[in-house]
Amino acid sequence: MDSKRRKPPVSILEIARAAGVSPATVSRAFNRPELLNPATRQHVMDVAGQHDFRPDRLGSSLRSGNTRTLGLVLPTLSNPVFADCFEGAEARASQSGYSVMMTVTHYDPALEAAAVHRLVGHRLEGLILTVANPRNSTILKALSHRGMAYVLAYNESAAHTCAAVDNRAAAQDMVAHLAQLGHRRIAFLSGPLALSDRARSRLTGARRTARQLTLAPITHYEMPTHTTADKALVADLMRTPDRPSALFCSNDLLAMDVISTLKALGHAVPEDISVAGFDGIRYGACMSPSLASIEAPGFEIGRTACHLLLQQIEHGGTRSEQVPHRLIAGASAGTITAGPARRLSRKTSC
Amino acid sequence: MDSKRRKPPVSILEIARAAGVSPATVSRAFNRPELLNPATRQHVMDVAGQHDFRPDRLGSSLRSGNTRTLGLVLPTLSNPVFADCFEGAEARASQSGYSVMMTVTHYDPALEAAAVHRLVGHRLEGLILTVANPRNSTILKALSHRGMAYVLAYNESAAHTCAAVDNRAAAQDMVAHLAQLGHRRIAFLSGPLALSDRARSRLTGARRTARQLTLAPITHYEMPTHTTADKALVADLMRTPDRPSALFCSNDLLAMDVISTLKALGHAVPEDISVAGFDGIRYGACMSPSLASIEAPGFEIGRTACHLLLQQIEHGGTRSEQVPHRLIAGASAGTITAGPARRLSRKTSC
DNA sequence: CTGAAAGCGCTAACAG
DNA sequence: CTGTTAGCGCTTTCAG
Repeated sequence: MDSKRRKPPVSILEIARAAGVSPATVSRAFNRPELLNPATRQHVMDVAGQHDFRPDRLGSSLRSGNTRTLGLVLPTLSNPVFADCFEGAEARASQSGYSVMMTVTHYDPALEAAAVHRLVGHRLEGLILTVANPRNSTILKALSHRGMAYVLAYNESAAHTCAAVDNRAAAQDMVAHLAQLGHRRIAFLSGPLALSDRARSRLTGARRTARQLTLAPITHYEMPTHTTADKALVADLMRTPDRPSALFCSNDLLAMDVISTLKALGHAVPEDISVAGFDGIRYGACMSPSLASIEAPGFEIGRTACHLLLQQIEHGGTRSEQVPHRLIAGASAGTITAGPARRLSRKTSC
Repeated sequence: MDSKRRKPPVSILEIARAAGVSPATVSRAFNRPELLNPATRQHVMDVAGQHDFRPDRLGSSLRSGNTRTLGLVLPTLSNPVFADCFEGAEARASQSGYSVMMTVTHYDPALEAAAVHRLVGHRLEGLILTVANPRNSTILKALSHRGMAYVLAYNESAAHTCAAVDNRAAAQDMVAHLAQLGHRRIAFLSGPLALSDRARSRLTGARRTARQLTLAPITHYEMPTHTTADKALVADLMRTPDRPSALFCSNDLLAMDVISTLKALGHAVPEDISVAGFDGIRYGACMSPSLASIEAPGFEIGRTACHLLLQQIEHGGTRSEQVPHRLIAGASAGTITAGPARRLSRKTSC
């Protein structure tokens, strides 16, 4: 039911002819209206309107050198935290007239590289990315070698511009919280550390805090994937003699799956064991028990990353910015002594 | 810490010069390698590799007319169903070498129009969109007038190419399920119908089924927004003399908020009243009670929409495709007589 | 199989 | 304030 097949696109020359002016004048009517006699400008715009003409960014980009397009490279949108990140970035981008091209990498460094190359081919003006590991990243090296502006989101690195929460401090807050609930044996669960510097930082922060508070050293359990629990590993963990009384998971999706796995194994949360996550996704509030977590505000991180990127593009600064996190004391982390924790507040009720 | 500022981008001419061939040959090495003497091709590719050269899509697009870019216009990524839709579409797009530009509209027709105009300026080859209302949509009219390929995702319309579930049939399945549980008074809750043809179709299907099964006529409660419950409205509803025993919500996010609101008002779900959603988001399984819903597979819808779009671009067909839905019998919809429903299966355990 | 030449749609210099 | 000219980087006839 396509009424017209391949409409002949109207170009700036036809508008110029129809309006009886030069193509440059038409261009100026759209891009530097202040340079034109108001009457001329109005006339050109009228003619353009009649022809439903809007300047083609392709020609414009090629000639002027700016595509008004940003790239966004994220691990996955299945994790709400990254979906929020997109929304934040896009909100800021569109505010400055930029469009955004997005792609996901599923935490795969090979896909990361391919994705970046594909996007860069479109001559983006800048890139926001969350990479597996910013240290020695060949992608980032290639980008800065090409002089391409970029900002990391979620990743923390002194060597690059980034917008992120302080993962170590956040993990510290969670461990301190667990300690306050009476926990002295805490385990840290995550996906492959090599594929997530966030998980690594959180583990570091957690371990340091455990030392400072003279808790038992934190053991680390590495799952094969970032967001699903390995049932055998969890079962093993629960069988160890001095088993932990609290499991700190490197993200909420993993925490949710860990809780589900524990239940399937016949353990009650938080009565038998406490579980905490990281990210503060809104669905955590709807679970029962509600999920204890650290809120790492995705929208804010995306917005900030985009803001820093645009600043860098327009004014050339390369300042990083830290986004504040917040402890969410959910019911999945209970006191070590008694059963379910006292009712604890969450932002979203559910 | 930017090592190089504005790197002079290497162009096809420099590669041609360096390789001692014409620019046309370099172009062919990348785009029609089969036309070249293997030795020539290899030599060109070697030189290109040394210079880290990749053809600029901008020049290429302008000359050849194809940008290898698709647009995706969705209401919001906060709803996981749309996040999945992106993933499905992008997976299919990248498989054919296409990049995707995405933007969200927050269910606002004005933003929809602006978003489409901005994207179209980039000369996308096609567009996947979920609009408020495909009937009399000026945007869709403009697109087809321009001869721009597009496919609707989630929207159902005989007048346009679309990839969607059969919303009426799906609503029918849910109402039949509720009837089977003993419910005879069902209410339908949604956001503004004018801003969602899906909600409208679901209501239509629900009403028709209620008639067919000789249930009480379905009353409709319209909330001010799509995904949050209006507390006063819910309270009113619960005070009506012949109040419904089941609430069918037009999407899962709304259902979750309705359940939360009911709990806040002191009503137990499903003991006092049953609640069902629509979309089948994975978090529904993690709630307690687990959320009864209709699975409308976002990834599949996105993938299908993109597939149809690429077909249309490459071969010119305009076939629509229906994506199968599936009833999820969650615990939030219980039998009318007894308390909590018997244990019901869900795909994802949580 | 390869090269020369033209031009996609637009805008930046430079004149006037 | 407006027009003329040139050319962004690439691909595509058309010749050889």
